Amino acid sequence: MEPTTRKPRTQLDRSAWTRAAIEVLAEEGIAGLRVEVLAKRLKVTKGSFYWHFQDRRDLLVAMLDEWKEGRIKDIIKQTRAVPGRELEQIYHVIDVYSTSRSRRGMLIELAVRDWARRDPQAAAIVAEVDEVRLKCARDLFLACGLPLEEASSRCMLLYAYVFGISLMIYDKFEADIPRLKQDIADVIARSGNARYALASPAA
Amino acid sequence: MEPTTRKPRTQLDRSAWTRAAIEVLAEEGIAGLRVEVLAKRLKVTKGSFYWHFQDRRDLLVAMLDEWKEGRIKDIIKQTRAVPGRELEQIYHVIDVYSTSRSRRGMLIELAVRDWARRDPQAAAIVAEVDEVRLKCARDLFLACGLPLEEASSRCMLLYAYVFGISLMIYDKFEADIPRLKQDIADVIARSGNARYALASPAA
DNA sequence: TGGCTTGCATACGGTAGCGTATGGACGCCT
DNA sequence: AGGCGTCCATACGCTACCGTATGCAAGCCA
Repeated sequence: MEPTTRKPRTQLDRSAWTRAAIEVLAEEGIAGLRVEVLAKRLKVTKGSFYWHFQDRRDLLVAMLDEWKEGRIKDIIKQTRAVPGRELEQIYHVIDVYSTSRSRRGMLIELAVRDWARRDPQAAAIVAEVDEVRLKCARDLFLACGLPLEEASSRCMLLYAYVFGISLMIYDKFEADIPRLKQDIADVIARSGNARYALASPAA
Repeated sequence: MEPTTRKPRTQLDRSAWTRAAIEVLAEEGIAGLRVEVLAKRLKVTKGSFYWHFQDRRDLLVAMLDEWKEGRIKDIIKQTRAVPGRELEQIYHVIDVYSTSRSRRGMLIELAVRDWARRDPQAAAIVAEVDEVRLKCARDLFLACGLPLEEASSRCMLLYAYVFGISLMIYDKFEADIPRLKQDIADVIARSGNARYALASPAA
């Protein structure tokens, strides 16, 4: 029968390496990603690695490409709203990113961003992803009736919040985290058309 | 005259090492902090290092202690408001942390938080700092007249935002960043007493 | 069935880094 | 002057990696 399915004893391709590498990235950070360790995790030796990849850098670039593609697909998916229900979609996006359900994805996200702080190539990828993300989210706010500038502010706040919250350790501060997150989601998502109750001192 | 000021030729104490180490931490991350490299930067050899410190871990703990102390002092200072002008102080806090003026401090902050994701001891320090920070900021919101729960949400959003924004790369998205940041500060700081113009779908 | 390609193993040289051992310069004290 | 403590240099063994070279098995192919 299918010869391709019967001999996957040691079937490793670039994609398998790349996916495993992203897994390690989430756990150890980019500095902890070593090819010999990665090989051990895949139960092969680095002889295999250097057959599939030029060098370590080659793997890193492949990881960035894979991450970028996956993220952009996910953004498109998460921000596609039923017309008229864009506000719901905004709440959905906040929820998806800020809850611990997608802890793994967030760990990758944080590791990539940490990586990007010291690697221009990674930074370029993050910049691309951020641009797509912000634009997609802004479109949702625009569809809710917000003016362009306010929509820009809101989507920026949205993403800064979801990334930032995942950096904090707040167990000891507040018991009712779901309530707190719901409140914050309301602050971010609700229309800013209601003028400020307290004026900004800078105004 | 003072004999202590005339022979600082090679005067290195733990504090000097620790401060230099935090500098490297900001640049390279915790994984890039190597004692031999650090020694080279201080123009000595690691013989000196191992005189002042038991081992690398000893330095790391000292760094955490120093960072924690500095942060807590800074928090107290930044959140101490003239009575009646607490809202102003909130804007000040947002401004101090979210602008590029304190880029160095933020790089350290991010490096420590990245570190904390894989080191329980670092995580414990971050938890302590976060708790103090959140409580101090909450007090400002409380003084502005917000109820406890809303004050909690707001201060959490505030810090999540300032950390999150420093992770993003948004040059290509928006030209007028100051305007955007001002808008966001308004969203975070303004009172939530005005009820939502758009209702939450979860309500 | 012998040769070719694929995919990995093994072995090797080289560097970077940790921690230790030991020596030595320099100031201070008596 | 001699002894002692402080602070650092030097030298060493060890491990973890990176990247390369080469060996080797197993499938495909004529």
